[in-house]
Amino acid sequence: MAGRTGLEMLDSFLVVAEELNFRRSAERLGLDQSALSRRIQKLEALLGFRLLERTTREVALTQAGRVFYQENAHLLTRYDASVAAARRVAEGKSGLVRIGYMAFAATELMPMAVARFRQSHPHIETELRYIRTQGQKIALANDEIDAGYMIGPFEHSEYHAVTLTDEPLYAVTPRAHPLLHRTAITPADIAGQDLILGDLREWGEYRWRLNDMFSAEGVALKVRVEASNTLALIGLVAAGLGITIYPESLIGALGRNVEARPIHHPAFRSRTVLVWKRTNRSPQVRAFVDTARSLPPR
Amino acid sequence: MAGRTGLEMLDSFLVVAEELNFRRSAERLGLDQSALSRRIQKLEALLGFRLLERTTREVALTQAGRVFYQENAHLLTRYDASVAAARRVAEGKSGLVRIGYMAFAATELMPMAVARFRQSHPHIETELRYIRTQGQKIALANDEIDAGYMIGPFEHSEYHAVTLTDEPLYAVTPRAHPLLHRTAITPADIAGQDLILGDLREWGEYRWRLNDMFSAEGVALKVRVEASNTLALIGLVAAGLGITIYPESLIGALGRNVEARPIHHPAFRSRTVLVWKRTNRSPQVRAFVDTARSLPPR
DNA sequence: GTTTATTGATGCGTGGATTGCATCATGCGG
DNA sequence: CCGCATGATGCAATCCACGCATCAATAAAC
Repeated sequence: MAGRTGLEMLDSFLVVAEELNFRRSAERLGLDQSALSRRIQKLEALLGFRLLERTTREVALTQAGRVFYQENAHLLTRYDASVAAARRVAEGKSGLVRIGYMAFAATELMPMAVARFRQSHPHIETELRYIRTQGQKIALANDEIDAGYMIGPFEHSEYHAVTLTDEPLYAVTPRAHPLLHRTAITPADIAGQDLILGDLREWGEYRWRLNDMFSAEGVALKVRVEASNTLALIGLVAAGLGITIYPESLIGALGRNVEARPIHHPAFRSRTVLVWKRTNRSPQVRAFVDTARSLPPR
Repeated sequence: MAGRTGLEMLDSFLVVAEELNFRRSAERLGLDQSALSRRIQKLEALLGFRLLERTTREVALTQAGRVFYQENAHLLTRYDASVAAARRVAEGKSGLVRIGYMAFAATELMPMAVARFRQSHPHIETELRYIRTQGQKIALANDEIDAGYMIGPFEHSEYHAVTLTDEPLYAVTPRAHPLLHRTAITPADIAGQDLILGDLREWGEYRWRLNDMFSAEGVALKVRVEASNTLALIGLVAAGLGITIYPESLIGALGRNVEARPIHHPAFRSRTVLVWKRTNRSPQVRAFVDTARSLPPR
């Protein structure tokens, strides 16, 4: 066991305490009898009390030696076990991946990746934390999560980022809404509509992105209601108070009280990127990222 | 803490894992930053995987490093505790004294010594084992007991032995026995009496001694009954089946159904000696022996 | 943008520590 | 009384861990 270097003195004593014979112990330890003799002497000098009574014919433990042996007999075993555990982690055979995700990844992207990952890497634990895009950046910086699903694009020299989806936005309306009659919805069509959006606290990044897109098209948003809860928001739409805008991957999860139509415009899309620190070279994270990016696009 | 020499590498890593800064850690460890840097490098090389991610501005634990730290964080604490425990034993401030005793020491000698010893050395445990004289010699040789009360005399170059008592033997009779009328009992008076003695297995050494004493006086013993139990033996005496012979210290514990008279003869005495190995230099044993021999003679 | 300070890593020379070999003193078994 | 085993020790060679000085990289200060 090469890994226990630094613990030779203790190891030596434990061996001698078992063998009660310096020569045999020295052989077992792979060194000269004299060296072993001096190691024990040094250990005793260091401790300040004798561990062994030696005569030329016999070696016996002192009472203190007995206590010292009993207390530390399993220390090396425990240490070796800790080395083995750490090595498994280092080799990616076990460990923990902490994943942050925001709402748009919650329905398909993250669950599918996690499901497949847990199947292909059953020894690696996954920890999921719902955090919005901005929070994930902080969490990543603080090493509170290992990887995060966030709204893209994201570029930073200290981070890796892969784009997992680039999906169209949909207008979500009550059933039988006038917009549904159009063959194609454009950003301009939204201009006249009452909007129901999440508030800034809840939507954060997404809300800013929407503002940017529409103002780039010269469209002013008419926000009728703000909600801080997704279910409530959908309920408000279904009740006819207005329409909202969601990316494609959420549409399937909306229920039957609302309808949805894609907005045809190259800029009106939402990217989801998976981000992790460049310095985080752990094979667990690498494996998770590989799994996540290899999922078939919808 | 000087006692943890030999564990510097582990200690160093634990400190760095807490400080996440080599210079501060080096200062805390009392060595140069470069030395610390190399220690960690060596530890990593030894383990075969990295424990820390370093940039010139920042140090972070790898996942394996986190595991390694958690597993070993308390290792040094435990080790230090074991050193302290062993040191207490080495200094005689705690520990265990295992004491063997035979019947003649069971009534006064051993209990008084143990009582006083436990009072004066409350941190030292005492373990009592009833073993007859011959068995104690074996137990001492095998380090199964630390000291033994046995029938003396005892002389051996590898052992210390102190004589604690040299007491007269008593003839123990039923109440109103003819012997009680004599002013002084001699060995010859026993000759005509029916005797009740312990069997060889139970009395062992004592039985041989009695045989020796009487045959030296030319007296043949007339053993009427053998018993293997002290209470039964006294019962048999009380019932009038014969008399027995006990040393003085047992007389007080005999009860009211029997009487006792000393045998007046210089050879008819019983010594009790306390014996321990010369190689056993533990301060606990030394302290117990000192207590035992300093008790006031009865 | 330039400077300054701080980070961890590294080249190097020194001194103490550790090693193996040979040998010693001691005690057991024949 | 003589081997044979034990653990301890003298000694020389070697190793290796240390501190000093310095480097490259980078963050902070101006």
